[in-house]
Amino acid sequence: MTVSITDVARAAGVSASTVSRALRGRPGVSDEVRAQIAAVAAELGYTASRSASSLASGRTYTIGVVAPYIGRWFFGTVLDAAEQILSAAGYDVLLYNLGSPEARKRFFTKLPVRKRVDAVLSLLIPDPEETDALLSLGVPLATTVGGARDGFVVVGIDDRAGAESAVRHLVNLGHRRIGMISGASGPLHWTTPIDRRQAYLDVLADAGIPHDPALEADGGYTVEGGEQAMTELLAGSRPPTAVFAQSDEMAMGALRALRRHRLRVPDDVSVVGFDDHELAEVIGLTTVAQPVAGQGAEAARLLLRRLDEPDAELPGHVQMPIRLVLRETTAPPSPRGPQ
Amino acid sequence: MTVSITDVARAAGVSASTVSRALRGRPGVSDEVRAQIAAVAAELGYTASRSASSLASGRTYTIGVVAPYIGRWFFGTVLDAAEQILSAAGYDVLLYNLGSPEARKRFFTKLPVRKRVDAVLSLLIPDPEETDALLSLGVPLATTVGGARDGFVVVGIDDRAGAESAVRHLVNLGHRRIGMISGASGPLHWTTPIDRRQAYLDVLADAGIPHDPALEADGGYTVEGGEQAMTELLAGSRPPTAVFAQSDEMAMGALRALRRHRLRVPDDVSVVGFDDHELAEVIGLTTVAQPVAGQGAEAARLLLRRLDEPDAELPGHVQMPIRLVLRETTAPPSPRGPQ
DNA sequence: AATCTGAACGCAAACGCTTGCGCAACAACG
DNA sequence: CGTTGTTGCGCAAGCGTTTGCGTTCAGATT
Repeated sequence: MTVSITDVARAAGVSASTVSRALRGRPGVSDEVRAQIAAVAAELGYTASRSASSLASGRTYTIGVVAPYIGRWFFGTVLDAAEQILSAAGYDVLLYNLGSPEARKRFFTKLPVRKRVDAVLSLLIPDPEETDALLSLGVPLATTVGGARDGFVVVGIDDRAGAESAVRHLVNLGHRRIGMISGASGPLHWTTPIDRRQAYLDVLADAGIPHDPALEADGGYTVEGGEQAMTELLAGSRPPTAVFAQSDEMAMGALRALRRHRLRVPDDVSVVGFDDHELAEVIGLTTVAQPVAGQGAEAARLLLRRLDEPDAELPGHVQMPIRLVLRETTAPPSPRGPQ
Repeated sequence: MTVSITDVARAAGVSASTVSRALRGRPGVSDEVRAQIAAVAAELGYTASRSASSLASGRTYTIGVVAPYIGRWFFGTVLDAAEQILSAAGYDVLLYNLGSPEARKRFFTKLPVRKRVDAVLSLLIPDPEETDALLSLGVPLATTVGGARDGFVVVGIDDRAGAESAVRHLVNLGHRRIGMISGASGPLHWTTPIDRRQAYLDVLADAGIPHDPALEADGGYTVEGGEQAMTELLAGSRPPTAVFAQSDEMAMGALRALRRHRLRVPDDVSVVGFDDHELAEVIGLTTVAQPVAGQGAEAARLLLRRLDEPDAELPGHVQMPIRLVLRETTAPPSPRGPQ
């Protein structure tokens, strides 16, 4: 059988309570006894049962992370970084992958994290009901996606500023027919596509360029969607000479579509993305870099602080820096235009 | 406060044991009482405390997944698929990200999964000591990487056959100077690079092509490594006309190096990868496809079966199908050769 | 010398569930 | 009508910790 705390207590000639206090660094144990107990515990290979300890103490030392598709680069990277911080602090990570509607529904109705986690990091945008469910857990909450929400500490970026720098870059290069591939069909309450679009409109207006709805297409934040969207844009009567894709994945899809149409990048069409995907550099994609791993780490750190000192005043909203990374997919428009 | 099983019992006018049996579908409860209890539980929003239930029953309904870098596509995809299967079966997933040596050491010495999980899925190659640590947990183990190991159910692919098909494809196209970018510097006990290299040697021998050590380079299974390796190969006196990269990520690095050298793919140099990375299609990379998500799902399923019927005879080793996917990075050698 | 003080430790009661066992009540049997 | 099974349910003993409180005892204080 596995060794329990009473085994250690017996072997060390003390009571179980003393073992518990000694091993967790609680006061009320003399240094020599503490050392003795530590030695015995190590020799016996004792590890406290988490179930028992969290049942007794109410603390679980576990943090739940809910995410859509962890397979996608963005979420995987955030998760990766968050996990490192959390596990270094002695917390375990319970992962819930809510890609499918069924999984999502199951999670929010059964709420398996109830009484199982000390905090939750959400990488998805909960609708109002789901938000209530999370709040009902009564534990600290954090998110790295979407805008401010009550009860959550959210770490994110300035989507407006990021999109502005991307579009302005195209304008400065001399482009005037600038298309956008967005992700309008995402979940509600997700402000990112809206903010980025607004920045796009603002920059155009600022440059005195009239807005042409035919230059907007929905790419659904996927590679395939980006490819379709670009194809749509190219089918128009006056296709764009430059495109701002709201994510690198959509930008990659756009690049693929352009290649299929035998258009050269950036000679015929410029493309700028958003995210700085790990492969953006490989492809040479000009993009707006955001610290994805940094956001996961920061969110994790904020949760930990909140657990350590529950009533400390913490910022409810943290903005991480962004920057435009110039690579090889943007250039001044060709004098002849595309086609 | 949160509602406990006794609250439900009181509200339903029965004992706690009956509630427990009713809610978990155990026999010994009449249908009407069971329905009554279910209704009351639903109304009160009751969810059993996992800590308490696993303390009492010994079952945790939790499965540990250990992985290096979940940020990388391969691991993220396997994890994603495995999580879906497991959570659909009512299991939670505890994630351990063991990318850094410290995290890895911490995990295997403290072994935080002890008494916390019913099974472990390992996406990394444990060394002998680590293997012992895992075995000492006394729970079913599975892995999707590396070759057969005692005590593990391993689901994988036929690395030899996969690499053979890739190299043979290049030979059939007429190439005779075929390079390889491998990952020799990986962890010990990892047979994949060895198997794939052996296949490379076999096919060359079979085709009567002498082996030239100058055509092999180490890419460490990363994009950057692949780029460096390709650069090395191009620096040789007689560079290859085709390259087999042991992973798509290395192949992408190689493509980048080739672009930097102003060499065209596939006109000047052909490249074939391994994995069928999600972006391989976007890039048009010819590669050996393996069912990555499929392997994660299959491993999860096998673990579940083992938990359901502990002494059923299960296959210790499952081979998943592979296939060569022809895209746009391979072609017959140019009559003039590269440079 | 009598009293007071901490520090160090043990006792025992939770924490919320599971499960073996016992005990009714009732049906079916000879 | 007594006996033997079944079925449905409650009792109570755990599961392995944590923690408030009580006890002991050495040393400091009157």
